Amino acid sequence: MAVIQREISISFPELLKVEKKEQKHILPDLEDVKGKVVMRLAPSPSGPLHLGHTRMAILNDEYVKRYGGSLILRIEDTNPSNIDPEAYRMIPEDLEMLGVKVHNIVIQSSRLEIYYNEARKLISGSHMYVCRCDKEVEKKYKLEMKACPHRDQTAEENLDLFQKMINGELASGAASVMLKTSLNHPNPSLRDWIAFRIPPAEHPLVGRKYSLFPTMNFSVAVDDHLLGLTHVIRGMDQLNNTYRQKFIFDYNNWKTPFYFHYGMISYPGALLKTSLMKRGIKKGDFSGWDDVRLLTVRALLKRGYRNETFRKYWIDSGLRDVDATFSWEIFNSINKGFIDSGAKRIFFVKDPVKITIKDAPDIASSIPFHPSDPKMGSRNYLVKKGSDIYVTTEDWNSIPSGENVRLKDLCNVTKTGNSAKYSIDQEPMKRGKIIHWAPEDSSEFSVEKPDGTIDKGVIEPEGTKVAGEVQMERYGYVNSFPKKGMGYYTHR
RNA sequence: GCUCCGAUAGUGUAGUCCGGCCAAGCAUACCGGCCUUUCAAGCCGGCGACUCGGGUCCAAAUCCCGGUCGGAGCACCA
Repeated sequence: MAVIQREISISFPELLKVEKKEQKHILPDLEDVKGKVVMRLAPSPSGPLHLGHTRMAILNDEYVKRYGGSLILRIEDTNPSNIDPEAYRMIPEDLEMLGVKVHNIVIQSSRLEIYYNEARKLISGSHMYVCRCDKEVEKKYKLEMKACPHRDQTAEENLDLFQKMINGELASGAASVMLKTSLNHPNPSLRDWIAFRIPPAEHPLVGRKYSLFPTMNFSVAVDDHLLGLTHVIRGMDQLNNTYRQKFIFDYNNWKTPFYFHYGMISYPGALLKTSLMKRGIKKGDFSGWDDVRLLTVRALLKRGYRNETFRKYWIDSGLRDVDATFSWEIFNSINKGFIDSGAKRIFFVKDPVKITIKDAPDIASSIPFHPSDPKMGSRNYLVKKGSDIYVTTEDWNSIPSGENVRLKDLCNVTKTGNSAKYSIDQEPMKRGKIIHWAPEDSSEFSVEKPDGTIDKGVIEPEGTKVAGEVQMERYGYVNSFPKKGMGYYTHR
């Protein structure tokens, strides 16, 4: 059989081609699509977007692009204690850099009157009541499946108290608005949940004008309806919230959007808590939101990840309800696929050691910028007789004295003690070690790595003219900023 | 503890709804080879998986029950 195949491939190579079908991952169709879709991204403005957010952003964007319709960025800022005013600016920036097309931006703190009105309707319909119990007492009632004394207040009493809350006549914690569900619901977190409360902190956008804020479950339900959401895809962690929000849809006879909850992704060892990143920045552990040790979108892009990489990674991962682990291995490999063909090859000599090549003539060296793309040209050097070159300490120390080694695209040398001797034999070495080098007039260069360390060394002169994503040969891919004499390590 | 999800190779996934074409596809990693003056890319080949136990059925990764393991949530965060 093998013989026959070989014969076929010689005479009819195209016959064998058919067998291999490249399988590309495609997101499953959304259920219940009638015409265009309306979907949303709903981050809270506690900081810029990070790796964990990119999934929801890209998945929603993909579906809106597939079916047509609109993608709403809804900034969920109903908890004044957890807001970074800068986030209102950073989040749209991040989305744009990711290639996510947002059609409409909605800020919840500008819609408080809308929530109040919807609340009045539900209070009038006896679906909500103002509770003045202490937090702990209230909790106890629920665990015991009992009604608190305020649950039976009349709608008029509740409306009156609600207005007092709006007017700022009640202090934080003095009262809250509860949505009636079912006191004996088996899932305790679905029993009468909080719809409004008076937070202790002042809201950075609306300031003193408002002191009563809905909880996310209330504002999300109202907005999902009012904004005409057709499909909501979000993490499994939101499942209980979906059940909670369902009560509001039911009381109002609203049609619910189509929900899908995807499995949770775990990011082993990753710092993805915005609050912790923020604390680190404040303390000075990180230089800012784009510190390369952080996994924010801006830091990752600065390191040299392409926005296409995020997209392909999340599409490949699919939309499933299973939990999964984020794989840097795959993520980096995808990114390499995007950057390699355009990345010029550059010699970066880390921890350089200067050596003289004894007995060498003037040597002209021409090195292609890309081994498989001659159109990218080459860099040319003349290493004059008697001048020095740099190689990495690691390479140099790994070569035993007396050993021949190839300086890539320059010449063969023999290590003799602490110096190198121009080899008699300059034929291409098939088996030997090939190392990279940099000429004497190279510049200092350093590479910042995501683990916080910095590799210092020298970069070949032509390397100082190439900005952006390059491949430092035998080192790794680097997003280079030669004017600053440094770059950020992307990955191997 | 309670409520709710889930379980395919080292990793990420396809297939599971509507049982047979799945002695399980793809990617990545790894191993071997080709190419190559990079330990890159590319090409070829290889390794490697249906959580366990029972049931239904001519037939189960796919349906049912149970165990185990893992995950999410648990009430004024979103």
